Amino acid sequence: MKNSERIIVSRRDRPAKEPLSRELIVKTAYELLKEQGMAGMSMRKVAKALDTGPSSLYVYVNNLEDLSSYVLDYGLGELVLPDSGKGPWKERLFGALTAYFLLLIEQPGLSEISLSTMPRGDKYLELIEYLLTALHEGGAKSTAAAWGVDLLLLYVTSTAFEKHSWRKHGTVEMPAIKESFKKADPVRFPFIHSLTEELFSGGEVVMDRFQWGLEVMLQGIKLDKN
Amino acid sequence: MKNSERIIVSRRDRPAKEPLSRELIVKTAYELLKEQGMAGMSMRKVAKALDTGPSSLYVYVNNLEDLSSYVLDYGLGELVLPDSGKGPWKERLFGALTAYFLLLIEQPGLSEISLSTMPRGDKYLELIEYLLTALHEGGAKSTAAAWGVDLLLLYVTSTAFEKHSWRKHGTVEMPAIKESFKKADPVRFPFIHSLTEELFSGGEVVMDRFQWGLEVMLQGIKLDKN
DNA sequence: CATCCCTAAAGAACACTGTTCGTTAGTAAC
DNA sequence: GTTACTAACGAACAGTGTTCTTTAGGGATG
Repeated sequence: MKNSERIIVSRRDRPAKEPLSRELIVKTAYELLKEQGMAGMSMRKVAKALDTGPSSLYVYVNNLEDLSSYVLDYGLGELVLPDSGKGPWKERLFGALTAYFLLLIEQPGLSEISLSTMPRGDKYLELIEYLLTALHEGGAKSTAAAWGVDLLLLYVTSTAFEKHSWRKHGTVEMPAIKESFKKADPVRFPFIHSLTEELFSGGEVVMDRFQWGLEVMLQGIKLDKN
Repeated sequence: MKNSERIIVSRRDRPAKEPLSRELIVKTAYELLKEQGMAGMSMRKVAKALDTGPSSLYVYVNNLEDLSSYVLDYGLGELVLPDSGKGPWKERLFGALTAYFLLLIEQPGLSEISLSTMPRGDKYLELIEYLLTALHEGGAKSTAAAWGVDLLLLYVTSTAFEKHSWRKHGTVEMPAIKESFKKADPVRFPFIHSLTEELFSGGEVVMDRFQWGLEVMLQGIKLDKN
């Protein structure tokens, strides 16, 4: 019998410690994720935070990946989408994607999870529905809208992850890489040599470049004839 | 003093075992990566494959991430770009990106690395220069070309990673997720309900959907006026 | 009320992981 | 022949996810 199909209720509801539950575990995990990033959200650390052993968690959660996916759902709860039905469709589309992006940036652990796990919660469905609606209003139909939403979400997710990953192992290397681009042989790599500045620009004003990407994809999606 | 700035030559070049070197370590690691994926490329397993202890590797490599980045460079060596200067620019652009995509799909461990590490080798510079050239021929200029290349590469990398990540924890869940989409409340989620098929289509004929994405981005980039 | 059973919780162990530290031993230069 | 250097090694540290076994609390039964 699978965990997910059974309602588990702790019978011990008075003994000093708050009884375990998936809700409580997920909440605790998310707290740790916010404070210490992905490294802080290990089974053992979550268990310790709940003053118990790691094996106890496996009653409510199948494994770490399973827990991660619940945490992602939980984190998505903090996502607030612009009022649907109000304002131009494009503003709503951008607003939703930007809100999602900012959430992933704020809690960088989430970007890590979202890349390897598909959220299974209602909130994610809401987001997709919201985007589909906006795209539909914008004139995209069937396949273009569906694939377009996937494309846009992949863009948001991976951009957030990339940003996080660069931040992680130091802003130290960034200038070094840029330097190596600048020093690239102008004969073999003329474009790289002259476009180094552009390749690395937009790092300060993150949103500019992010929105440029959205704009690019949107135009492409809208032009699609499917 | 840093490892990377010093040429290390093993003095012991006759004793039964082939002397260690960064080259040899990277080659062995890549072999393991091909056979067993990312899980097979741990410091300890690479060391064991070389019949030595893990600490020995740290003479030639600063840490696992460092090794990973070398492995990525090494793997990129197998990338063959279409003859430059021949054929229409768009075909060359698509050819290069598709070749890169297929390489990442073939050796899925590489996609994992490429998302969190920026390759520092010449081969990567070649790829970027190649793409910049093609885009330039296609009419994109300065910022659009530079940012466009980044966008296209991010797309290739993250798509490959996503595909790999879905394959990893089973094709088991995929139909289940699709089912949950189909069963979504038609009142709250009308678009999801009617577009489920489209959202999950293109999974069999991977290349169709992949190329659709390229096309979308390309149109958007070309339309950009910068 | 006392017994039985189910199962959440806990403990301990397994098989790993990356990385660091102190030591050894082989080679090249003096 | 001695000294200096350093690649290679062994062992240990501090962690990881997961599983298996045991314990003990509470609901249902007799």
